[in-house]
Formats: sequence, structure tokens, C-alpha cells
Amino acid sequence: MPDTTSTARPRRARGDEEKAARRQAILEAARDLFAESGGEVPSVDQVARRAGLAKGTVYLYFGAKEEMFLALLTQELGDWIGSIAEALETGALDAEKIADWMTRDLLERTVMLRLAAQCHGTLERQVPEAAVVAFKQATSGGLSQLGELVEDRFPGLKPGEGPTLLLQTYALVIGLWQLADPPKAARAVVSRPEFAKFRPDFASSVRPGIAALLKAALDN
Amino acid sequence: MPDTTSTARPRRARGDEEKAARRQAILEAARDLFAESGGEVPSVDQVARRAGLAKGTVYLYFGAKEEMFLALLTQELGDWIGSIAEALETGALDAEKIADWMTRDLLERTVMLRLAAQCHGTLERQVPEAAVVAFKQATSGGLSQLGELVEDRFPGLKPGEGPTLLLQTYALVIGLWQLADPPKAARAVVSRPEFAKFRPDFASSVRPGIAALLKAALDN
Amino acid sequence: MPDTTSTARPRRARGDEEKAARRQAILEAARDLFAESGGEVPSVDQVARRAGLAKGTVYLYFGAKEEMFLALLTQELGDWIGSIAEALETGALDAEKIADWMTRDLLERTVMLRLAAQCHGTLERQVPEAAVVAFKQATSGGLSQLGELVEDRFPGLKPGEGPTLLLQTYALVIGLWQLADPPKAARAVVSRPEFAKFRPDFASSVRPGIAALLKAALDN
Amino acid sequence: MPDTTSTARPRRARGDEEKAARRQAILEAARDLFAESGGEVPSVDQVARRAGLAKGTVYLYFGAKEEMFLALLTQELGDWIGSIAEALETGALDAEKIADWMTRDLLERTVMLRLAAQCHGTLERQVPEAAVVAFKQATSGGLSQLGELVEDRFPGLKPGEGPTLLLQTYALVIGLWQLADPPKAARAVVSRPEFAKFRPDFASSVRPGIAALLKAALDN
DNA sequence: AATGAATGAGAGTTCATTCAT
DNA sequence: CATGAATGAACTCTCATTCAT
Repeated sequence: MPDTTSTARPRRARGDEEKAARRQAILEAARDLFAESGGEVPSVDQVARRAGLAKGTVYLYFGAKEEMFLALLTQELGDWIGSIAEALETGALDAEKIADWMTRDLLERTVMLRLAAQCHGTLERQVPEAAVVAFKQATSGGLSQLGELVEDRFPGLKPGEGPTLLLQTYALVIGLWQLADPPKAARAVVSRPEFAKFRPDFASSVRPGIAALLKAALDN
Repeated sequence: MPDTTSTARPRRARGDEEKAARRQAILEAARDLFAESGGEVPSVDQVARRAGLAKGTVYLYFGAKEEMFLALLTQELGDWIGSIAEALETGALDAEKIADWMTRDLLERTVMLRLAAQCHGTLERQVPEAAVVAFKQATSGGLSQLGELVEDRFPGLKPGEGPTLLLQTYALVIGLWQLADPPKAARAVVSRPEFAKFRPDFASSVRPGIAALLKAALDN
Repeated sequence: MPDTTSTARPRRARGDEEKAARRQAILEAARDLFAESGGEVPSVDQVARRAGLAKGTVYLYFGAKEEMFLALLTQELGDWIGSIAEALETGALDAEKIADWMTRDLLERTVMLRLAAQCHGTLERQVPEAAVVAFKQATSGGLSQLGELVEDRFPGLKPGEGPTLLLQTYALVIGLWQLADPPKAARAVVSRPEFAKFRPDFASSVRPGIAALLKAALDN
Repeated sequence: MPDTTSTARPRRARGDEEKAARRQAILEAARDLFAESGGEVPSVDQVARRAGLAKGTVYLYFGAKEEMFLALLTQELGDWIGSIAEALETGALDAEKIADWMTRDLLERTVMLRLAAQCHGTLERQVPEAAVVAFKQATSGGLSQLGELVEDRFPGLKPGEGPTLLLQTYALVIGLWQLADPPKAARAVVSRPEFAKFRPDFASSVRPGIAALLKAALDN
């Protein structure tokens, strides 16, 4: 019976399947630590330990720390995209309703939001090119498909407008998140009444924003 | 004729005016280095040297490195806000035209955009509370006024919608910038044709996005 | 009417008398800060400010920071020596009584004790030779005289034993002080019951120690 | 034959034993540098280099620089205590003889003396509490045992007087050392004839002092 | 005499990454 | 595959001292 928290040397991962599992375990450890700390990127050592591994082992699965977090964001984004695709296929096509659903959905994806805010700003800045390629390819692939789906479902859209709409939405979302989710140090400050206007809470700013972008695209 | 590049000890800044000027010179040195490096936050020593000063001197004007960059962003944002206010007062009130003007204006503000992307994501994360207060206060003050002006000029807006609109716009802008302005490492990658869809260049995504937000607010 | 706490430029000290007064004021500022902080050597700037002066001014009166504290210790020691001399001349010559009086007297001289502990360990280590000369001369002069007085009052002592006795006493006193007055960081620790044996409090260890040295010298 | 001065990466210390050895090697490097410089606390980098290691490696074995020196003092004190215990068990119980032996023994322990003088004055002032606890515990443990031994050997002592006597002796010793071992800067000065009285050399002041404390305790 | 802006050496600490075992 | 000891670059901030005004 495997015990990931034991201090015994973890069994060697053999075969692609086991290796993928270990990689995934590392990503989950990273995710957990990132979430627990409220958006602080943990050290490699912390991640390794949390995964029940040694520091060096992480480098067997990821070329660099940032690669690891890029991989994590890839997953989170993929997940989000999948969720949207599903909603588009089954749900209503009303802008308000979509905005509503999206907002609620996003509130459960704080790790993705925080990670996206950091990746596009900082993480990418220190990563070997190859890793960025992988990241962009994965992301771009998912968004392309989703963009097509959007155009399918909203025939009013001209070709290419699907991805553009998605891009704008994504940008608005992470932009608002950055403004609405100040890091620990700033949290105390921003919660003062005099700043209320500019900390209108993520949900209530993002919903009308998404709706606006959606309507504009459809009315075009 | 003074020689700022000489190694001689720089003139002492005496009186509030000269001190403000020196502070400004430091900010400009920081700005230049930040711009030249494409968004890398320079070390205090680099900034000092560029300003023709010694490291320690910087700490006479700023309590910490991050404070310096927060001060820089404060200025850049203030500048931007001022520019918008002026445009609102003198320019057309057509959504498309405003979006157009704004886009062109933003393209000249890459330092502000890059800095904003970093500040809200990273810089704030390491700053003493007092500095964050100063920053938020300055920013918030400017935005409040601008929000009122917006409501003045667009009587269709309900009270409070001015600031919200500005917030959304700001979020969209910095969000898009982050996606469209990948850091050096990523630049080569993203310029490949297969990513074209997701790097439609800042200008052409931001313009319709702003227009959309604007129209939605006015149509409300 | 002079106001040392005002922010106005202090009047220039002219003539030896005024200069001596200013020097004294600086020393007192240093003493106060040192006392208040519980034995932390304050920065030159702090001392200057407390004295209502600017940093540079301190250097008109003392060649270096350590010199200042050496001068302060000189005074404190001189004071102590004077006090002992007086007690010897007027008081009883019983070893126990002397130890008793001395202990009580020392408890009011924590600044001297703390300062002595630091000076002989650290401060001297960074001072220009000239300053050390001045310090040693002053101290040595006082102790010589006091030594003679001791030999006068205790005819049992052989020539030279007076100073030796004083030296031993001084050493015991500052040694015990160091052990009994742990700095802030250590205070919490040492107050735990399990360390009680080695924090027997200054007073109750120093009194018998002094008495022992005294008796031994007299019985010789 | 291994070459410790080569620039090659040093062998990795594996297992508790080798790690303890490496820790010891670092302590010895620190000791040597401290001794050579006449009591100047060396930088971490210097210590590391002397031990043939990189700066960072030192931090694998000690949490902070001061911790390292506290550990060193712990050893030195332990050594001293052990030496005294042995002497008490095998040697004569005559006060003069003990004082004599102790003085000779101390003259070979200049590192301990210098270090003690600094630790109790300065080092403790900047150390994380945990490190101070460890230090006090180690020291206090050894002194307790030695105190009991003293009471055993000198039945004239009342319970508790053993540790007190040790404490007084220790205080006298480090106090005298501080006065008799002026740092480099002061050495030239103090060697002048006019200061002879107050630099009667460590040995000849400490011996009678110890004897005095001892006799007083026994005569009680 | 007084000022206080400018200096810049200096040091401790962290942590991503490597590689011998 | 896994390990974790070793590395060392990187960076911030302090503060005693100087000297032009």
C-alpha cells in the first residue's frame, strides 16, 4: 500500500503511466501550496516535500520551476475552457445568463486566476523558450477550438470574432482579478472604506463586464 | 556646463524644490531602465548609477525599492488619467472615437502598461503597508475624479457607474497588455504564425473591447 | 531663551565653555538613548537628533562614534570612582558593609555597567588609537588615585595591592553583569525556571563576590 | 591524498556522521579565523572559504552566523568545564593550587575567553531566540553538573553554593580578560609603562582573584 | 559652527539548479 | 529514478563618515 507521506524513498516511477502520475502529483502539490499561501509561488523544495519527493526529483519532471507553474496553468486553463465549452453546448445563449454563469464559475477558480495573473506578468519572463512554446501551444489550441464553438453557437459573429471575444473576456477577467485581489500586504489597506469604490469586489464588476463584451460582439 | 556623467559627487539637492527634482531624476532613471529592459525591474544599484548617484542616496528619497516603482506607477497613472480627462472634456463623446483615441494614446504608454501589470501582480506583494496606502490613495483619488467627470459627460450613467466603467476599462487594458506583450523570452515564440490568433496585437483587440464596455454602459 | 528641542538652528557654541556644554549635551543624549534602548548603541543620527543637532555636528565634538561612547564611559567610571572614594573616606571599613554598599550603588549604575560590558568587548575594537589613549589615561588616572586611597585606608595591603583589588572587583562586576543582564533577545529565554541557577540575579551574586575579594586581600 | 585547498567541489557529507564532521570542520574554520584575527568575528564567506566550502553551504549547517559562533562557544565552554571536572576529581583541593592550575589552563583557552567576552556582550544580541535557548541549555547543563561536583568535593559548601562559586569565577575570568586583553587597536597603547598598573597581565590578576573567591566560599 | 545630502563598503541570507552517489 | 548536499549569484538595506554650502 503506497504511502505518499511516508519518509521512505518513494518507489521509482516506471513506464509512461507512472511517470505521468508522478508529474501530476507534483503539480498538485504545487497547486495546493500556491492556494494555501494565497498566491505566493512556493519554493521548489516546498513543492517537492509536499509531494513526498526530494528537490532534485522535481527536475526530472520539469526543466525549471517556472515550467512547472506554466504546466499548472495550462491545466487550469484547459479545465476552464472545457467547462465553458460544456456550458455553451448545453446552456442558454443569453448574454446576461452567460455572464452570470461565468462569474459563478470563475469564483471557484481562484487558483487559475491568481496563477494567470502571475504567469502573464512575471513567470513567463524567466522561462526557457521551449517551455513557453508548449504553454502557448496548449493554450492556443484550446482557445482556438473554443473560439470556433463560440462562432458556431453565435452565428452573428464574423469569422475570427470568436477568439477575439474570448481573448477580451480572458483579459478582462484577469485584469479585474488583479485589481480586486490585492496580495496579502495590500489587503488590509484596500479594505478601508475610502477605497471601496476601487475594490468593488470581483464578482460585481466582472459580470457586467463580460455581459458588455458579449453583447457588443453579438450586436455587431 | 554641468556634466552629469562625470564621476564627481553630484550637487547636493537643497531645498524642497531641488530635492523634488532629484527624486524625479531617480524616477526617470528607473523608468528608463525599466523601459530599456522591456519590463525587467532593475536593481537599486543600477537605478542609482543611471541617475549618477550612489546606491545609498536612493534610500534618502525612497524607503524601499518597491516604493520607488509604486511612485513611478503613481505618476504614470496620474498622467494617463489626466490625459483622459482632457480628452473627455474636449473630444467627441462617440464610443468608437473614444476607443480609437484611447488605443492610440495607450500605445505610447507602454511603460505604464508594463508597470501596472507588474505592480498589481507582484510589486504590491512585497511592499510595506504605508507605501501601498500612499499608492492606493493617489490612484484612487484620481480615478474618483475621473469617474465623476465621466458621469458628467455621459448623463446616461447612473451614479457610481463612472468609476465602474473606468475600472473595467483599466482591467481590460492591462489584461490584454499582459497577453499581447509577452516578455522577451516569449516574444520569439509568439510571433510564429500558428499563434497569430492569440496575439492579434494589442491595438486591434483593445479598441473594440473598450468600445464594447463603453457602449454597454451607455445603453444601460 | 534657548530651546534645545526646537527645530531652529541651534546657536553656535562659542568659547570653550559653551563648547564643553554642547559636548556634554551630546553625551547626555547618547546616554539617554543607550539607557532607553536597554543597551543598544544608538546611531549617530539618533544621538544628534536627540541633542537637537545635525549629524555632522557630532563630528565636530567627537572624532568617531566610538570615541563618543568611550568618553561617556570615562565619565561614568569617573563618577563611580568618585562615589567609591567618598564612601571609603566616610564609611565603615568592614568588608561585608562595603560589599553591601557597593552592590546597592551599582544597581543605580546600569548604564555604566552595560556600557563597560560593551566597551571592553567591542567598542575599543574599532576606535582610533588616540581615543583609546585618552580613555585609558583617564580611567587609569582615576583608578590609581583610588588605589592609593584604598591602600591608605587598609594598611594591611601591600603596595600595589590596592589597584589590583580594584581591578579584580571591576572585572567581577562587569563579568557578572554580562551574565546576569542578557540582552533583549535572550531575556525571555533566561527567565525560564530551568535557567534559574545561572541567572541568580546580579545583586545576590555580586555582593558575596566583592566581599570575598575584599576579605582575601585584607587577610593576606 | 585529498587536497582540501583545491577548487574542486568537496565531497558530499552523507550520513549523520559525515555531516557532523563537516559541521565540525566549519566550526574549526571559524575558530581559526577568529583566533588569527585576534578576536574579530569573521564573515560567513570567509569561514566558508576557509572550510573549503561555499557560503551557502554554511547555512545548511547553521541557521545564522551568530548561531555558528554560539555553537563554537558551547563547545569551548564544554571543553573547559570538562577540563575542570577532571582536575577536581584528580587534583589537590587546595585553593592556591586550584587557582594556579586554573590560571595556567585558561591561558591556553584564549579563543574561549575572547569568544565568551563577545557572546555575552554582543552576539546574543542578534540571535534568534531558539539559538539562545540551545546555547543556554547546553551551558547551563554543564555548569549544573560541575556545580554539583564542586559541592561534592568541598563539603563545606552549602547546597547551591557550588554553582554560585562557578558563576563568580567565570565572571571574574571573563571580566579580567576583557580588561587585560585589549583589542588590537588598543594593544599598542596599553603597553606603555604608565598603564602598567592596569594591565598587570591576565595571569597575575586572575590567580589571586580565583583563590580569593574559592577561599571565601570554603571559609563560609 | 552647523548642516544634512551624498557616499559606498559591507554582509547576511535565499533558493533555483546541479550532479555525485 | 531518486536523492539532497553543495553551489554561488543576486540583492537589499544600513549607517558611519565626509564635505560643500
